[in-house]
Amino acid sequence: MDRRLIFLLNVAQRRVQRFVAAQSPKGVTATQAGLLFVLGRRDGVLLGEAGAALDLGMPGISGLVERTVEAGLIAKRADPDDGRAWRLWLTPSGRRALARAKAGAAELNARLMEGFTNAEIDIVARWLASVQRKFPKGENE
Amino acid sequence: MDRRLIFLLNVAQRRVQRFVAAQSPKGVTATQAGLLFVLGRRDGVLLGEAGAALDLGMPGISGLVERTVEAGLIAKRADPDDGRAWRLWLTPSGRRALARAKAGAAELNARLMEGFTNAEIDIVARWLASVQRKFPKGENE
DNA sequence: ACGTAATATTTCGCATGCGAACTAAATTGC
DNA sequence: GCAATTTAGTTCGCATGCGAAATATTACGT
Repeated sequence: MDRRLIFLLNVAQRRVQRFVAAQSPKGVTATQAGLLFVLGRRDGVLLGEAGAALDLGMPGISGLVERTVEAGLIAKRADPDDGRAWRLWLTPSGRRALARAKAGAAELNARLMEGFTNAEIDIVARWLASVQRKFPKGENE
Repeated sequence: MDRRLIFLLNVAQRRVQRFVAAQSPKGVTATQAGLLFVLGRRDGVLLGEAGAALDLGMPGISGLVERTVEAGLIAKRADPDDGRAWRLWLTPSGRRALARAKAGAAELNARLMEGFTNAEIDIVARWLASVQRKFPKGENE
């Protein structure tokens, strides 16, 4: 069938997601870990900036933040200069979770590259990036 | 070049999904189209078989079937030989939707391959398949 | 200054899909 | 023949994430 790449992409993503969900200990989901990574690189980002870094729209990041705050991993505080905006900060618990997530992500990434040469992985990464380029964020319809 | 494959994979999949959702106005979602493809190849499959073909668990296929029946694209009839089982059949409307979906999928797939040689696409497909192999279905936890 | 436009975020309804627990029917073991 | 098990599906609660519409606040043009 010619829908092979579409389907392969879909399944591959779900398999990884499912694996991470099963592996991750206490409530730190894959998506939440992604948010922690963003804050690890730049603590105190705006909610919307974090969303952009994760390629999420506002509804997506809004919900993710809510659940991650609920899990005690981050704090959401009003921006002192902009009454509309919120800034996100790692909690001590979130910082510990981030350290764990870093190790897990490195391991998982290594496993995803297993059996492929660097040149091949470059092609794969280039292809995945090309998908993003071909289907840009705001340009549907 | 970004080589965080986990993230690249996640974003690429969501971008395609989002694009398909925006393009198909007639209520035929990408996942439903996948189900139509399965029935196009083998009409009257068991519900569970369709799920396996789409790499979905029972709850996933159960919900998908419910929505697709609701959309009038398929019919779900009891198996005459097994009181537990259900078989799925394309409706006339579903058959028309399938024809449209086939064209759309071919076009989308071509677009996904644009800018890459056959050899490179082979590597990508091989990698995506390897992800499935590395994270098998029942073997989490 | 003041109305209007842009920006940041929320809320709602929906589709997707998972794991766990459940029901019901078929198969197996003894 | 019938209890125990396996198999096919469903249901529930949850996480994820989208588009559309609403809210609130800041910025801008005149």
